[in-house]
Amino acid sequence: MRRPLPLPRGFYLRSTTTIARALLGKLLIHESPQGRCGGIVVEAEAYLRDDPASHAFHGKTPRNAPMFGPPGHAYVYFTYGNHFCFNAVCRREGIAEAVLIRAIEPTSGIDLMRARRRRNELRDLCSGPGKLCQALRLGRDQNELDLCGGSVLTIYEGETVPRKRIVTTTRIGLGENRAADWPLRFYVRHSEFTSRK
DNA sequence: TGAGTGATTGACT
DNA sequence: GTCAATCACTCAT
Repeated sequence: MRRPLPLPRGFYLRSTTTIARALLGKLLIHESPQGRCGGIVVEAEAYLRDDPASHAFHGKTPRNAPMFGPPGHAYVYFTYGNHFCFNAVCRREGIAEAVLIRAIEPTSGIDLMRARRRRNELRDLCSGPGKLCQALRLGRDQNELDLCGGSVLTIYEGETVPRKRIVTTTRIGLGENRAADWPLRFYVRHSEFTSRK
């Protein structure tokens, strides 16, 4: 089988909700020092300009600066004092939008991810934004990496999930007054590997 | 300068 | 169901 190509920069220049849906079925791979690991994106959320739930809503800070940077790069942030979350930056430089990858179906480096997670069940490896960062070992060092083939962290072309197999819901973990009712979460229907049933 | 909150998870009751 | 982990940021002193 031909090795898939990285998604081109232009993939990340469309509307961020379109990108969030289009990322389902694509392949996220980290060529870490310990080995290659990753899998198929099965759950994602869009974060937009003028979105009260976005880190960028209150303006640029050192932490959220990657969101304002060029498209097709990683934004990895630290949250709740002990977890990282991975985003793909969208839109042209200066427009702070991104897609949070919430879950992937593990396909590569499964034993490595089992060791990092200290879990054996495939469904427990990457079924949440913090979990997949632990499994792939994504952290500060991977922040701002180029996802289009220029670094160890890459999103490759893969399946295009038909719209009928994509479920749209509200985003997870947002408090009140935080655009909690915006339908910007997307996941693959019937996937075993999403963060919630 | 300090209290409050958060795009979370896992251990525990 | 509850709660601790304990960082980056916002907002109110």
